[in-house]
Amino acid sequence: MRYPSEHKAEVRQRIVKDAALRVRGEGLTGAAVAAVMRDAGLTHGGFYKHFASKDQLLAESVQEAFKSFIEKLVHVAEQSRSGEPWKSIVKCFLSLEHCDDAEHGCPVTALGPELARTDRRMRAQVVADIVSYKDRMTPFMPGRQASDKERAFFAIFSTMIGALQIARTLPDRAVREKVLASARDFLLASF
Amino acid sequence: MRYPSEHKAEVRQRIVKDAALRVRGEGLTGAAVAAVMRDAGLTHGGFYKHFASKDQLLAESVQEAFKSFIEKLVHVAEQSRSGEPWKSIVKCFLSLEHCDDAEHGCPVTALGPELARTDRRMRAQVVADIVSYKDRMTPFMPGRQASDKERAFFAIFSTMIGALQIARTLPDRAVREKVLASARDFLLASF
DNA sequence: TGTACATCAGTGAACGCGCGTTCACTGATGTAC
DNA sequence: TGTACATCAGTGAACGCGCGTTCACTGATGTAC
Repeated sequence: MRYPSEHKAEVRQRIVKDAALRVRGEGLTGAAVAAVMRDAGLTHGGFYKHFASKDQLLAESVQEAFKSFIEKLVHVAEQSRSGEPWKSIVKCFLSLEHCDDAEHGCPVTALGPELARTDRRMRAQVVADIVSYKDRMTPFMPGRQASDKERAFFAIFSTMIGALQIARTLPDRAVREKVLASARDFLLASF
Repeated sequence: MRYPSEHKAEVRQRIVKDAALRVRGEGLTGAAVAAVMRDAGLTHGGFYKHFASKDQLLAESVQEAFKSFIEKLVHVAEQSRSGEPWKSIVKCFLSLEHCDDAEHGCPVTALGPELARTDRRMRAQVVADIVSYKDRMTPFMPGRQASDKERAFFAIFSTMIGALQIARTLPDRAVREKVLASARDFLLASF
């Protein structure tokens, strides 16, 4: 069957977005070709009409995860009216909603050590994604000089990523909230 | 061939320790039965003379990773002469050596999100391991009351875990050290 | 205007590979007689 | 003391399964004549 000219690009984009969810929800091995294609309403055979390899999909889906989550945080920061946008970022990042919705959340939190173990090719891209994460967030960070803001970025995001990972491992809402609150109170009181 | 009576227990222990290294170095999927048995100088066929399943080995190896790393940090804290053992823990945790040696390092840092995705059985044990981690570290944390120390534990370890994961993803020594130093300076100045 | 052919996104069977798991077998040593 | 048998950690071939990848095929539409 012949499809309209933008059809292929749209399907490809849908596959990447589905994979970006799966990768965060279930880890890098969770985005199996057959599963992702099923998500997109297709069969696995057609996969190689869109991608040269599974690795290519993996790379693009991680990139997509960074892109969409960065945009979400930028939006949160820009909507902030307090004059301290970093506080809005902290509250959003350390919310129970983010804790319970890894699929749409921060890819570093969802994949952390798995990203560190990827091969050289993939890592180069991940490093670029992290740099872009940092560059987009730094303007919203507390501090006077750019170097202060950069240090604040690393300190604040390290704390948030670690806290969210611990919270996600723990079983019930109350304990999760305690961990998130510890990190939140700590950060909001520290700058 | 017949072996001395302690032989089997010793071999079993060696397998668990090898797996505890592999799991932290390569992730939960990295401790493949054949690979771990090869590490222990055996062939894969004998595995089930020691373990009921791969999952059992996985659970025991994660537990072993927690146990040995907790002991290492307790040792560091007890050797500390500053009267502020938490500072020794922070410096040790955020060192380049720990960054470059995930195999012998903190299992939460090495496995973070993978632990959060394990099934109920495994998670129950991981939660117990994390609680034991917290209970063993809390006495060394800054703060007057027990509740202060517990909050400090969550704040400090969240920051360290996140920072180390980010550092491990980045390519060269200088950038890694920058991230580690940001977190170290931040923590040491915050309590 | 109608017909034959080319195009190409998508299908589904098939293949190879790695991995967890099983199983018949080995062979050194302990035990029963 | 010597012989036959039981024990059991370890071996290595084999099996099933999931997964990435390949490939011959489909069939609707665009294009050439």
